Amino acid sequence: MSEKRKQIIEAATKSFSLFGYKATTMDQVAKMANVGKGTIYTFFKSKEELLEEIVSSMICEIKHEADVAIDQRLSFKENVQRALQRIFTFRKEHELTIKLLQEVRDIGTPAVRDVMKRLDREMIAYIRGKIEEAMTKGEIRSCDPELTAFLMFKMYIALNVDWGKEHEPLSQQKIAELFDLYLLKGLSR
Amino acid sequence: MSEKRKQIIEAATKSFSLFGYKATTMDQVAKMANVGKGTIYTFFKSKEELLEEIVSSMICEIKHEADVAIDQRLSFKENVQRALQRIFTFRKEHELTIKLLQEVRDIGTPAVRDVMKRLDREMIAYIRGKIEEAMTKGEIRSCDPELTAFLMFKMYIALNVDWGKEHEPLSQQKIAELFDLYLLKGLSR
DNA sequence: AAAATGACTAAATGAACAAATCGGTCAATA
DNA sequence: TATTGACCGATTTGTTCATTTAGTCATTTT
Repeated sequence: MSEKRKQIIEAATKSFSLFGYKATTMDQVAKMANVGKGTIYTFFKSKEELLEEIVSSMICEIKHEADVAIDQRLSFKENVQRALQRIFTFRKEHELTIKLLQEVRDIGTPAVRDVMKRLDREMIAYIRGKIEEAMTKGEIRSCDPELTAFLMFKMYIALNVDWGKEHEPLSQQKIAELFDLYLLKGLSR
Repeated sequence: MSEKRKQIIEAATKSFSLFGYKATTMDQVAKMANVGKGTIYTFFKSKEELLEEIVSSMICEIKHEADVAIDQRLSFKENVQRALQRIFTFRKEHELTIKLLQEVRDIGTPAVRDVMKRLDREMIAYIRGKIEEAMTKGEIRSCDPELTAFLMFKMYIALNVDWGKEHEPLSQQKIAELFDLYLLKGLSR
């Protein structure tokens, strides 16, 4: 990949993380990347596409981290938990996701809202894949994989994000226990 | 209770339902209630308190409807489902809740946001009560009642509201099945 | 010739100001 | 005593206009 392209992505990522999408100007990105503004438009057709590409590679990164956390020798239950934990740890610790989620909450920038929705959808699709695998292997009883993945994801948001808004946040240990107690018990054979 | 007070509450409820909280003026309420504006302030110290009182009685109404749906001869599982179903049917069908939830989404009026948060908290508290009852009776295994009620509520929102945003909405029948399969299995003895 | 650039444009944003509206009060009224 | 609506300060809304910004393209650099 072109060196300039890399510089642009790096600069934009830094600026989006620091100031958010709306507050980042293309002039700013050009200056940080040490390129002319026109150059950006030879690689990306708009500011929005620049964001989309950055989030796309972030999605790949998250999936990769989740994949690494999975150990084929462990059970489906163990692995789905490990994957979800990685996904949500990423969300909570990466500057870019933190800033973008904040921007959706506070300003509701449509481009950012859309891209974060896609992130959620892709995470659910990822989990669905793991569920389908486990179903094929007969590790779990038959179920609607999309619906199950959706519920797992929503439950993780509830435990990781929503609960903490009005109570003492839960430890990862506790979240794992609860997830197992409430959701996975229903799937076991 | 004073006749005028009733008229005011009735008028405000109608106007909030029709136009939302923000778009309702106190002059409007006074006119609809056939009272002078000053009269409103002999019963309610502010517009916000008027909303709060209306929502408070709505909360009572919802709890009552849920109570009516409960049948002591049935199991905890049956009853908690019936109660939750009533709570969410109310949310989906009552003009006032529809309008206020819409207003929070679209405008984010702080007073409305606060009052709807309280509604959620009170519904969770209600469910917690039922869980504590069932635990005392030994109908379900021991668990953190607040956390369990919170998860039940979040799961019902996920199934009733969130799923429908990107998929074909689920029937009440299907929701009941899923709730049983995923959440209640973990609580049974 | 191909790649890179930054001055340029049209559209969007927001600062600043005026006008209208609204929540809440209280002296007058019934 | 209970009720009222004219009134007030604060907030919101509408408007104008200068600035900023995303995106283009003629020119320059390599």
